[in-house]
Amino acid sequence: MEMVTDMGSTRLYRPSGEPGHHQQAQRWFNAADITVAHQRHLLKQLDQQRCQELFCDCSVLVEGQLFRAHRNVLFASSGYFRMLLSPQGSDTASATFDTFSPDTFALILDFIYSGQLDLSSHNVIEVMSAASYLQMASVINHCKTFIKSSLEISVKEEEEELEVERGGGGGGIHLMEAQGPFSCGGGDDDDDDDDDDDDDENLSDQEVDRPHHPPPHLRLHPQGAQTPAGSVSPPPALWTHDGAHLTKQVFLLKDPDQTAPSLAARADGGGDDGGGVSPAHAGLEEANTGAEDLLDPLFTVSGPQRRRRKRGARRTGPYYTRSSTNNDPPEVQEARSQKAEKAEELYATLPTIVGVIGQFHNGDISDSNPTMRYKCPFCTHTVKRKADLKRHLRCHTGERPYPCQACNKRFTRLEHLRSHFETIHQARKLVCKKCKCPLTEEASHVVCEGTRRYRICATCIQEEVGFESLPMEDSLEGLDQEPALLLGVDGEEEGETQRSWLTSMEQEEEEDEDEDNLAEDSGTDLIIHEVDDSEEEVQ
DNA sequence: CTGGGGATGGGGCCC
DNA sequence: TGGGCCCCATCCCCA
Repeated sequence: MEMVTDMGSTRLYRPSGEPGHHQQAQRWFNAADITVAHQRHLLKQLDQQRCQELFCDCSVLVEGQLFRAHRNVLFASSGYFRMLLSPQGSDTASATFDTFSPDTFALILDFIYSGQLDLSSHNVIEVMSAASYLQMASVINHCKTFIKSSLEISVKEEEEELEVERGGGGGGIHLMEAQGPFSCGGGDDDDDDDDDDDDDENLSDQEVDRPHHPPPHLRLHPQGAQTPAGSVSPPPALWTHDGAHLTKQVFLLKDPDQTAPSLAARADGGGDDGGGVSPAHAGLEEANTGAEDLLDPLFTVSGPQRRRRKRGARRTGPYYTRSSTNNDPPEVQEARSQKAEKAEELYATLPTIVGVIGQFHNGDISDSNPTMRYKCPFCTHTVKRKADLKRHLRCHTGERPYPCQACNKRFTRLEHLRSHFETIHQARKLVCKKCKCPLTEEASHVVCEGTRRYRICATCIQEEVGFESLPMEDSLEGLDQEPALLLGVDGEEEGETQRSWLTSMEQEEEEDEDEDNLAEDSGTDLIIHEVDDSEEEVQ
């Protein structure tokens, strides 16, 4: 037999010695079909062996329920088991999990032995969490695809509603579609997906024509817990931070009606009291990255067109562009705001899990325990205070409740907005932008450039630009400047518009400090008000 | 292409 | 509990 041609992933073969006549092409057969059939058969056989507990050399204990499986299969499917199960290990091995429910592990085991993942909106988060723990990028990406499709469906419905409301017109929707609903922000972000999506895409393709879903009765739901003799316990570092305390993870449901993990405390295999990730979980990075990549586009509120590349667990929030915020037509803004609402709605309706990781001494689970930490349900980050978790969650939800009224840039924190405003729009920095020399309020000139302001020393003004040509706040009178270069101050052109939104949040402080400065900066006081996305953008 | 600096984001923690 | 400060990491722009 020889390979005749290679058509992508489909290779055509013909028996050796056969003439290359076109009629013989019918006798060629598709090697891909054979491969798929063989894989299917092999997997089915393995699954049957698992159900009959034939050749099972590995026991997995999940919250007391015992699962029998084949070590080589687990080894091949999970990065976690690759770490746990060494080829040089004993003939039988076992692992114990309490970080996810037996049902969740049953789903994952079914996936391992069938390629089918029985996802629902109620279990997807926990399955993804478990897959992250087990370092199964393929499962994570299945969850990702599942949630993405769910979201896209709802977004399309929303767009159709918008279309109907607008009477069939409206280019804004198309603009939004061009961006992609909750898009990952372009090719840059797709990299993360591509890295490990290959298998999943193939899997998905196979699922399309795979008619056999393992019947429920083939599932293994062993009863009773037992720890087989000769079981191999994982290294202590896998289970506790310091090996001294049993670290547990409690999943608290925000909505008790949601189907989600039980409220029972679960011994955590990977938590620690610091970063929430044990050293042995370093290998989880890839899986976690996949999860975050999922969550980012899901909960993006501001319609990112440019996003910074994430590194590690940081920089996980969505990012804005000034142009998209300022220049989008009302239709787009409206659509975006509704999209944001939809994202928030989805965020709220997901089986949200607020994890609490703590070290419980003698089984004492109480909020007063000083070692209690709040775990982010979307990443491995843990914090001491609930408020800090709330703040942290903004980087996942994309919530940016503090818009800059001058440039519409949005911020997750008031302090960031203030810092931005003072730096960009108020020229609070007493440093010459040209020569970087330190300045004083009196010895510096504030230069306006659109809504931006900066200070410059008299020397630099005279040397580089010319004293008369700069739109300085303290020398605006009599200057024939373009309005765009002028910012409020005492001028009437833009001052009114500026004053329309710039009030005196810090006016008292200003008045106390320097009345002259107040006069100079009266057009750039910051009013801070937390706004809802939808409310702000519809305006 | 590279390094420096500014802008921004995020965590820890105090008040 | 929220606000605020400090610190550090990262990104981006520019020389």
